[in-house]
Amino acid sequence: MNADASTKRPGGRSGRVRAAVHDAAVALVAERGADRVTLPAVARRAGVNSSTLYRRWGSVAALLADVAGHRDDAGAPPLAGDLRTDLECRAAWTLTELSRPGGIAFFRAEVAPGIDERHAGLRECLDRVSARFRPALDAARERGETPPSLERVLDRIVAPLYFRVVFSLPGTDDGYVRALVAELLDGPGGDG
Amino acid sequence: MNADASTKRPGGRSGRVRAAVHDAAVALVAERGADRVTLPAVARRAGVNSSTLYRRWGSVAALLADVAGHRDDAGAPPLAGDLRTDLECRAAWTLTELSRPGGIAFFRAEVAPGIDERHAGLRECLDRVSARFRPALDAARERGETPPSLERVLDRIVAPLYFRVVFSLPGTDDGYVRALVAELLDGPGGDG
DNA sequence: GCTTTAACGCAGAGATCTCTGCGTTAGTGC
DNA sequence: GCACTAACGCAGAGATCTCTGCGTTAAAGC
Repeated sequence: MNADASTKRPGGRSGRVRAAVHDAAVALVAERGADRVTLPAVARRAGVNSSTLYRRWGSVAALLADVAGHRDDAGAPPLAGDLRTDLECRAAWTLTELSRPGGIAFFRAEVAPGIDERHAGLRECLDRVSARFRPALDAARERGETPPSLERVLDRIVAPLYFRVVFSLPGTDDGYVRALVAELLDGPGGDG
Repeated sequence: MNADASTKRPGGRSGRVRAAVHDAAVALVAERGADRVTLPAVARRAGVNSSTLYRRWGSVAALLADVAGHRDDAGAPPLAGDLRTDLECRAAWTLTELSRPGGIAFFRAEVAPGIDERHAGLRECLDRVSARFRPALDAARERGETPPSLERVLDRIVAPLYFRVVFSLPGTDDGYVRALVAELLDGPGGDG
């Protein structure tokens, strides 16, 4: 149940093993669903002994949570300097990440109870998604604007995106993203 | 993988077994999480042979989906005749159902891929949650009002509720529900 | 009440997972 | 290079799951 897996000896073999395991986990989740994934299956796919997985991660849920936590947000789009554009860009990016094969599965895994007493994963996942939007809001505030609160962005943009991806609702695309942002910005206005 | 389980012989023993199994599944999911639930465990709790569960449901996911599908929406609050009140009432009711022990777990199970080719469960779950709000909107329309569209209700009320319950965000209570409804109704107005 | 048969219980084989001890490999620091 | 040791691979025991044949029970229809 130690999902750190990167503290003591991050380089060389350990790193290769972790990368192989992560890749295998992503592939298996994508092709058979998170329910049908087991640690021995991931180990076989990764060319690694299953005892390693039991020792380093302990459970499928912990492994998937670790994978989700390390999915690099490296592709963060740069700030354009315009709140509407920035929000649209980040929302579209969130939608893309979420729509990737297994994207929702990893979201579920990280959010699932039973890991770290039910709250660490939640907190981390929420922090990461929040971190995507906070810079855009901060930048707007520094320009003297009064952007909507982060909580409002979560309610009005992120939540609908997650909901619609989970339910595979059609029409959840960039145009819909722009509509969400427009409705938020052009509505009664960000009062908080 | 037949999640109907109620077509041929619904009365008597079969019905008792199904009820016992459903109760056991709910209890186990609530106390140890959906991940740690297995068919033999449910069978033991229900006082039923596990072969019955394998034959009738085939997998934990299918069983949980069946349970979710049969969670009676019998406690539907009556329509008050006022759109705001009706939406608040139904949103609060949705929040209550979702906050029940294992509520989110059953939502996840029903939404999980791998059952019925990935879409029947989704469709049914979405239909059920939609059915909660549609009567209120229809009633308002019959009174000559122009209520928001169902899609908008999903985006603005249901999605945030699910999102916040999943992430255990504090302050997700009746007051928050009223705020969501107020922001929807008192905003730029229901144009669709 | 009798027949039919769907659904259940029992038992067990086989596969798979879960976990641990022990020796080996290879990254880290000197 | 060399010592140290974290991390890995191997092997296997034990538990658990998964599934199937077969006989039994009891609901459904007459």
